[in-house]
Amino acid sequence: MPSDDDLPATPRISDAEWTVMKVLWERGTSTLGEVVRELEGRLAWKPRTVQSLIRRLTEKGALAVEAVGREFRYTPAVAQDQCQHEESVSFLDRVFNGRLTPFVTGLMEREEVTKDDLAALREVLAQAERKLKK
Amino acid sequence: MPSDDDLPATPRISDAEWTVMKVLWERGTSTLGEVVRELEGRLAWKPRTVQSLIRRLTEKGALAVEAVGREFRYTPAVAQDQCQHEESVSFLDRVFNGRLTPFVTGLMEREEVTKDDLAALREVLAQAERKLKK
DNA sequence: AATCCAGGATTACACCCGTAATCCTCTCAG
DNA sequence: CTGAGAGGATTACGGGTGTAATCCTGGATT
Repeated sequence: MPSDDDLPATPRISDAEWTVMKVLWERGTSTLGEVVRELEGRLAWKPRTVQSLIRRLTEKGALAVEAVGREFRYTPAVAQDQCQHEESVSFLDRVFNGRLTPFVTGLMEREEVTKDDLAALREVLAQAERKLKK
Repeated sequence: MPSDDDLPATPRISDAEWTVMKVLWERGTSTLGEVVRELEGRLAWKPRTVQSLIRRLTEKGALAVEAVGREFRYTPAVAQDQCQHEESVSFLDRVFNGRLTPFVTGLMEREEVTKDDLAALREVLAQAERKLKK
C-alpha cells in the first residue's frame, strides 16, 4: 500500500508568519483585533498587515477559522512543537548538515549561552542518556 | 564616532545557496565545473542553475571571483562559522524566542540524537561550564 | 574548416514574502 | 440618521528564490 505520510505534515511558515503563530499558540485562539493589540508596541505592523498574514496562514491550513457573530476567531490547526521540530530539522540540515553538536558548540564558543541554559541542558542531557541506556 | 558594525556582517544566504556555499567552503575554491560535478548525483540541478546561484552569491559578496585563463575561480568571501552563527541566532529567535534549551529538548524527545551526539554534547557542556566557572 | 562543449552574460518566469492600501459593510456612538 | 471605526475581501507591488533557457564565444575534436 502506498503510504504518503512522508509529505510535510505541516505547512511552511514564513518569518513574519511565525510571529503571528506564536501569538496564536500562546493565546489558544484570537480574533484579528486581539492579535493586532497583542503585537502593537512590539512591532510597527499595520492591522491590514496582520490580516494578510492571518489570511495566508488560514489558506495554507495553519489556522482554523470559526465564525463568531460578524467576526472570525482563529485557532492554530497545527501543533507548535511539530512545527518547531520540522523547522529544527530543516535548519540543521541546511546549515550544519544535520549535525547538532557543531551548532551547540558554535553558540557556546560565542558565549551565547547562559549559566541557566547550561544547567537546563545538563538536565536534558542526563535524561536522554538515561533513556538511551534503559 | 558612528560605528556601523551592527550592520549584518554577512549577506543573507538562501536555502539553495547554502548548498553551493558548503561545497565551496569544503573545497576552498572551485570553478563552476568543479561545483557542478561535486553536486551531480546528489542533486538534479542543471549546470545553468548552479551558475545562477554562484552569480547571485558573488553579487551579494559571499564569493570572491578571480579570473584564471578563460574561466573564473570562486572562493568564499565570508567565514562559514560566521554565517552559521548568524543563521543559528536568527533561527532560534524566530522559532524558539531565542531559547536554546527547548530546541535541544525537542530533538531529544524525538530521539533525533545519537549516542555519539550525546557524548560530544556532554564534552562541550563540560568545557563551557569550566570556562564559565573560571 | 566544421562541430561540440564549457562557461560567461543576459533573460525568464512563476511563486513566495513583507508590507500594506482600497473598497465595502456592519455596528456603535452621537 | 450620520459618521467613525473594525474587520472581511480584494488587490498591489517590489524584491527574493528556485530553476532554469538562450545566446555568444573561444578552445578542443574530428
